[in-house]
Amino acid sequence: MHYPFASIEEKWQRHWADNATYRVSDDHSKPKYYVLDMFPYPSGAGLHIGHPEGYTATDIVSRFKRMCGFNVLHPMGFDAFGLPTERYSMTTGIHPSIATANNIETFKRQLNAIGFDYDWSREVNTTLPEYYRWTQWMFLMMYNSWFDRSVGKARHIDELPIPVDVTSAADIETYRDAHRLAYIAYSPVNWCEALGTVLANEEVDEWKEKGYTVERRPMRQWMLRITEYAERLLEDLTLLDWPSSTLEMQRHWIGKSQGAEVHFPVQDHEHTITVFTTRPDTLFGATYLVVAPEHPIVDHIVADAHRTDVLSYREVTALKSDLERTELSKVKTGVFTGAYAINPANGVAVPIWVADYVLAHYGTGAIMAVPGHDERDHEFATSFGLPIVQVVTPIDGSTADVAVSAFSDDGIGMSSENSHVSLNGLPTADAKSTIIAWLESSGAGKERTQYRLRDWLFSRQRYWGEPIPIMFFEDGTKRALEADELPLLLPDVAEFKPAGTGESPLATVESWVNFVDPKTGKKARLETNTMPQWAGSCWYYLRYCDPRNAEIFCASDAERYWMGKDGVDLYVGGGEHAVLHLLYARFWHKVLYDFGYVSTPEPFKRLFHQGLIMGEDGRKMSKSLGNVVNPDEVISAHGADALRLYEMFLGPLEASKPWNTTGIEGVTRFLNRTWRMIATEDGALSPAVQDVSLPNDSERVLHATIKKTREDVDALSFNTAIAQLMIFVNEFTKLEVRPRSAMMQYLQCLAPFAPHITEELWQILGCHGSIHTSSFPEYDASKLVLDEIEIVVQISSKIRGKVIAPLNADAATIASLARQDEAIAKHLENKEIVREIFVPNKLINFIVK
RNA sequence: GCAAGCGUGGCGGAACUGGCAGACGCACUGGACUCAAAAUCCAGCGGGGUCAAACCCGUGCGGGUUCGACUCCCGCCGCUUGCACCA
Repeated sequence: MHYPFASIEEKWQRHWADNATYRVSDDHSKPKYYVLDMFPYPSGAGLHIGHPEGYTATDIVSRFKRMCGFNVLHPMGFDAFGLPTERYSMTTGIHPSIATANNIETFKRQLNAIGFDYDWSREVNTTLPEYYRWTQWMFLMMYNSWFDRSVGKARHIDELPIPVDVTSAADIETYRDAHRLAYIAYSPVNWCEALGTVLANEEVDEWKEKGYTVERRPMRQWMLRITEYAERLLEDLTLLDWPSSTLEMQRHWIGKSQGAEVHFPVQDHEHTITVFTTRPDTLFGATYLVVAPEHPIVDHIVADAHRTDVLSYREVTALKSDLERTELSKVKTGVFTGAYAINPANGVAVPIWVADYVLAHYGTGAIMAVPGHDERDHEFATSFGLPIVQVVTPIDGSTADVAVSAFSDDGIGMSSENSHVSLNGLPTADAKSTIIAWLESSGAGKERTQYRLRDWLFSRQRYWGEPIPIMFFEDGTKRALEADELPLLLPDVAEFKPAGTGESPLATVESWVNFVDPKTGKKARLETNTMPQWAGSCWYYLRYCDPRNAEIFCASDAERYWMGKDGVDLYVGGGEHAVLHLLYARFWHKVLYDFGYVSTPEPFKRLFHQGLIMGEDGRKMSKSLGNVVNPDEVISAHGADALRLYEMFLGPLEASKPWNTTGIEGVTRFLNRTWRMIATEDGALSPAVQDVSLPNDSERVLHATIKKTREDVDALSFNTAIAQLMIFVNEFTKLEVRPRSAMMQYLQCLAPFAPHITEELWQILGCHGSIHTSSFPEYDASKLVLDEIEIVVQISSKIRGKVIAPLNADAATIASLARQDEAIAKHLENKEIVREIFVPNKLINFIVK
């Protein structure tokens, strides 16, 4: 017999909505707790079973913290700009705003059916003008600023010192453009003909997997200068309570490396090739240079006899994708330019090669090749018969044969000497600092820190995104919109196909690209690119703090209160966002921080990634595999409380775990037992529940349950908390008379997990008000202590028995009790005890001979 | 290839700073209730061994530290994720 979950859940969901039970208070006198979910992209497919996992986790924390007296902010919204909706509109002709509204409605219905405690009055939707107005405002903030390296922070563009030799208005503007945090660049991008758009590097694989062709093509793009923040993004990771793997991934993505740049004069030319190396100590072993095929110097230095070879090599590599250049080319390729450069350390002329194993976009796009001490250079030198020289020897005195393989470990310098400097005999670290000092004094180079991180490609050739609020005039000048001109609304169009020229559908809208700017009276064209989907999610957590403010994106008092000293207290979302979203949001936050709009250097103090829920077959859920579980069906069969409880009971939140249809029976049974423990079948109070005091053993179970629930919810160990709640029910259903107060406290422990059934039983118990606004029970540590305790007795570390002893009994007492035990005495017969190990309240171990 | 994480019954998973391995649940087996079934309740449930016990083995594999190792260290094997010529 099932408790009537369907009617109970509907009843309370309506009640909570009607009574605004979860309305967030603006009472700033209470301590705040901000718990955030990564908001969903409202796809047409609706909610899948993975969504409720992270959402249930934060819902539990949110309800728990509220019961603990915190003013809790647990908001929800929609990240609704994006390509899938635009593509849907292309085929159906339905406007993306309509499709988005429909999808959001479905999502909200499904979310509400699970009983989440969102305050919908704070909902955000990134596609509404009231919202994207501020996304545009933040873009302009970056456009109107530059990064002052001397103070390590952003400042207004008007404060950028203009060099004295820059005088004309046009030159000043050009100079400013070269420093803005948002700037235009012509850079090779991933162009997808079929999609009619460029893709971010991180998007390429996804679309290639779907069968699309992606090629590289230079195009005019907006970029954000995130690289200026590389050091701060790296350093501030230490402030965060994040999964170590995510911290590691971010560190790796930023990719800081320290070394030096070295200038190699090109023989018989005016040019100099600057290389970046992390091993300047191996400079004497540099036997050739390699420049990337795209490097502009190639045109200047290539010898006539080699020009054809070099140009055709460059053509071939241009057709290769990044993937092909790396993964497929196991064997390194390259061609000689015919030119030579002078190694500044020893004056030796070394050949300059072009090879695509050197990347144009990293470092200086050129390297000094040290085949003796770098595996890649060694491989290349071997295939092309270039000289290999040893300049480092192993620290342990052994010998390394660099003709056979590169010795890339640190070691001791050798054969590295000129008339000014010697690295011979120096350990690698000392050799590095010695050669850098020489490079700097001789002008041949200097110390340099290099980051792998690249500037953020911030434009997309799409309709369904935030318009970039910049206009261009016929005379070649441009102007950014003023704050009071925002939002720059997306024009209402009926056609969503790309212009086909590489521009977005906006390029075909007459009023967008051909109008007179009322402010200047000049003929103007608006930027046709829109922002990438990452934009709206860079700051939505701030909007939740003050979602309806029309004056500013978030008032500073609301920001100071909700973002407090740690920012978002708990942020839960998928590990797939470990790098990009989290890095981009941190970057925007830091810019806002530099201008004093936010009070913390980091937005998300504690981060947690929920694991994937797999299909019953252990594989990833997907429509094509037919192993998708639909949350609506689970709710109608077992109820929302069972769905919530089961997703949490499945295993640790961070783990990937398979769904199991029979497994949910277990939590359903548990909820039914909970019901029968307190109520009769027809919903009246069970006669077994009475106002009596608790027997000692039961009292201990109650307090243990409160303690475990409190601790496990804080640690997000929901599966073990639920196990303890099950133990409670197993214990208390045995009692013929069940104390009412214990029932109440139990329900309060269960309430964050199963909000509907607990609310109903709370009412049946005759309690007033919502259980969810009651105070979470406290436990009494003294009730948890046993008078007597079981002590394990070991003989030579093997368990041979157990004795019951008073709490905190000493070794002598335990030993004598143990000797009285027949089985133990037998093991001790004719044995000499050579040692006795005693752990209070745990065990005693007799080591015998 | 590099980096990180993980390997525990038939299954999902517990196990605090090293101290009774397998909590809790699923599945399964037996019993009670029932004309019968479902639901519910009770009992059992790592392997070997025994009438029963004693006892022996057991946390991917091999070693080590320790009175004592799922837990710490070293080396393998396997799985997952991320990065992938970043000089």
